[in-house]
Formats: sequence, structure tokens, C-alpha cells
Amino acid sequence: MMPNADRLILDQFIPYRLSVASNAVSTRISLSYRKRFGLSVPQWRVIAILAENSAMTSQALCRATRMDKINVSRAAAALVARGLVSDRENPGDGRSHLLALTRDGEALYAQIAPLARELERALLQNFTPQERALLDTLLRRIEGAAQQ
Amino acid sequence: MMPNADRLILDQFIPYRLSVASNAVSTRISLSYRKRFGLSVPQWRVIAILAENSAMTSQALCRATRMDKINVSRAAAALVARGLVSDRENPGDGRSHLLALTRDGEALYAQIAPLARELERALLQNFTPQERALLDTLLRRIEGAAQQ
DNA sequence: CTCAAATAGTATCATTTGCAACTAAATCAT
DNA sequence: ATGATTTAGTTGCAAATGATACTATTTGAG
Repeated sequence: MMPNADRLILDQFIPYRLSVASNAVSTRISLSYRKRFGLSVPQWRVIAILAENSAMTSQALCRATRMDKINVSRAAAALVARGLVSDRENPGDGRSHLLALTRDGEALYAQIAPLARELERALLQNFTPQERALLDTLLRRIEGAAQQ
Repeated sequence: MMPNADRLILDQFIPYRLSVASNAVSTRISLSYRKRFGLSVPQWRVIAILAENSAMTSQALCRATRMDKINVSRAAAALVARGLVSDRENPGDGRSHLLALTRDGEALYAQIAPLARELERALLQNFTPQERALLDTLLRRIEGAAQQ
């Protein structure tokens, strides 16, 4: 038998717990976005960031959404095709484009944002504000350590 | 301009933070398992659970790993092909099989488990035991709420 | 018993995701 | 200026993931 110190109980292994919790939340949320608005999670992230900052390049979106450029590119292409995002030349740099929400995109955001907040509220239904803040902090610390 | 109560700051949106943290951790861990042992995360989960409980059916593995049957089936098939897991008839039910670690599987587990614990320790390097326990609890509560 | 319904697991196919190569524009050193 | 290097973004291919349908066995109602 192995020494106990070298065994591992999956159920108490933090990376596992994190993955399971994240999957449960993502599944729930993405179903909801997909069904009601036909949006994937990457698309939703792009919309959310564009609603906060006006026109941005893809690269800025990569940083803000923590997604790689290919995911941003695909999400943006789909949103442009649906008329939710506009795509114009960047006067300062011919390689990149400036992406922004269209009027339709803003309207969609106005529908989703309250729903997203409601979903978040449901997830955190019996969290105190302190617990919520703590969770946020702990997650950021783990993320930082993972990228080390 | 929308009312502030209906806006949403992605950076502070818990489902987003959870997803970003989980991805950062998974990426780090799965690279490590893949490079050193040629294992995917689902395969690693199957091994970890089989190391805790001896012979089990696929279905029991589904419950224990929180993966769906197709992921378990694929992970198990790959492990059987590598000789890390044995697959014998279930005397009690002709539809299912009993999966268990082989001697090689045990040996591999003995190598990975300490590494996994070490990785976890690195992630939680400046967490107090209380913070660690709290994170575990908060993640379980969110997971429960997500499955509602 | 016998046959409909349920369960275990796999196979097949479509969709998603990620990686590497590619095009085009900008930067920078000579 | 001009050619090598870096950067922005897309495309095309391969691997991973998921949904559906299928086979074989078991269960359970009549």
C-alpha cells in the first residue's frame, strides 16, 4: 500500500472541484444563452466587452476576454454576420479592424445583461456579499498561481 | 444609457471568473499530465477513481468522475489499450464490465499522485488551510446551485 | 413464461476546438 | 529607402467533444 501522503482523493482535489463547478455553471449558462439568443459563450463574452468599451480591435478583445485570437476571430465573424457587431477599418493600423456593437447588438445586450445578472444571483443565492467577494479573490489568486 | 443595475462588468461576473480560473488550472495540469504520462484529464480521472475503489463498472465511474458515459467509455478504452486498466465480465450483470487498475496502472498512479499533489500545492501556495477549505465549500455550493 | 420497457455500453456522425501555416501590414535596423 | 522581423487576423486541417442511434442484456408487467 502507498503511503497516505502520496495518495490523492479526487473528490477533494481542488483542480477537480474547480473544473466540476465551472462545467456545471457553464453548461447551465450556455444552454440559456444558446436557447434564448443563439449565442455561444465566446460570442457572449465579446458582446459583454464591447458593451463596456466602445470600438476595439480583436487583439484588445483577446486580452479583455482571456480568449485566444482564433476564438475571438470566430466569435466576431459570427456576430458581424448577424449584424450585431460592426467591423470597420482601423485608421491607425491597416492590419486590424475596429469592432463595435451595432444598434441591434446594443439591443441584444440590453436583453441579455439582466438575464445574466439574474442567473448569477441564482447561483449565489445564499452567498453573503463577503463570501462572494472572497470567492472572487480566491479564484483570482488561483488563476495567478496557475499562470505563475 | 442603460440603468446601471442592468449593466454587467464581465471582469466581476462570477461565472466568467470561474471559467477563467478553471481554464488556467486545467491548461496547466493537462499539459503536465499529457507531456509526462500521455494521459488526458478524463483518463487521469478514471485512474484516480480506480485507485480509490477497486473494480467498478463504467456507470459507477460516470458518477464518481462526473463525466458522461461516452467520456468514460473513451477514456477507459484508451487505458485498457495501454494495459493500465483491466476489463473483465461482470458476473452479476452481463451488460456491464468491471474495470480495475492493473499492476502497471497502479505503478503509474504511484508516479502521478505525488505530482498532482505537488501541483495542487503550488496552486494553493499562499492559501491558509481555512481558505482552502472555504474555497472547496464555496465551489460545492455553486455547483449545487447550478444543478439546482 | 413472454414481450415491452429500461439499462450498459459502443459506434457513427456532426460540431467544436485548437494548432500550424499563411497573407497582409507595420516596424525597425541598416 | 529596403529588406528582415514582428504583429494582426484568417484559413485549413486534425484532434477532442457531444448528440443520436444502435446492440445486447436485464427487468418487470401481464
